[in-house]
Amino acid sequence: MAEVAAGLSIGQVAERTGLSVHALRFYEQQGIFVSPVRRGAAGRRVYSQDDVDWLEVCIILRASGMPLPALRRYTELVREGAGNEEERLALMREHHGRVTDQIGRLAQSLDLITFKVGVYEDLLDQNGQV
Amino acid sequence: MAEVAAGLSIGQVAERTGLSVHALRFYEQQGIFVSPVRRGAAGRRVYSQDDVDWLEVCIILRASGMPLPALRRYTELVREGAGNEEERLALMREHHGRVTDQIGRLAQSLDLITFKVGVYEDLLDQNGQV
DNA sequence: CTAGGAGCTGGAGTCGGCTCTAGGTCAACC
DNA sequence: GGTTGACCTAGAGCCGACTCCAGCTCCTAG
Repeated sequence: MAEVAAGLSIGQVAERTGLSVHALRFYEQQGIFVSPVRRGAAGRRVYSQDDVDWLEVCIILRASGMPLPALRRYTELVREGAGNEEERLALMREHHGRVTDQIGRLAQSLDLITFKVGVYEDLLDQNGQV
Repeated sequence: MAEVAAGLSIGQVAERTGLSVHALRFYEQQGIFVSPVRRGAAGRRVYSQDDVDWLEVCIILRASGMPLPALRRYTELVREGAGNEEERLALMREHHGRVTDQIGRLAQSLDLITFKVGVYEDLLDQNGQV
């Protein structure tokens, strides 16, 4: 607990989140942190648990295909604080729609793929039985 | 009907498939056609209905995230003809697994996104009622 | 006191999948 | 006979999202 309270190094955050240290610096440069990352001795980044929690949200949004500019915009809105919930909602709704569509498209593609797998399985079964 | 029997130009195929003429030439160069695309007067590409049918399969595989090298490999297998169904099956099964995983991951992400949308909706509802 | 390891910066490089450009051929219309 | 417009080739360029590199600073351990 004391270890976390003291803040995390970039390496520790990389380990915890699965992001590379490169990606963490890149995200920071891209404005993907709600509050500026603190700096410790010799200018080293010191991450708080909040930073890590936020990164975990970001990772999920990225994993679902949200582009960095949208993620940056969302971060800005959160940074600005209460009062812009309409825009946050709009942004999330749009992303929700995109993800839903994408799942639909993948499910449709999966039908063809499943069908093809079946075709080859049948074909090989028949040959096996001859 | 006669119009189709005569073969299609690259522009017509682009229109029918939604791929760009650039993409069609690129796919050809990448070996994504089972049989070489025929050429007509002045070296112009002439596509058969089979070509278009194959492209439609390719489009679905690409839409589900199959990388071009895998698609090329699959094309090669089909080009070689009967006898390599095990490898085709393996390839399709692998892709099936990837797509299933991807749908799973997206569905999980969608949970968070749906939750966030709910949070903002509630927040705005409350404000509206005050 | 030096060697290693983690971190820093700015900027270049990579990769996948197209997309576009330059410069040309050809057929058809006015 | 001049202008479209669709097509051709080879190759350059682009975009997103990292990833890596050079050259530096620190701290710690042997």
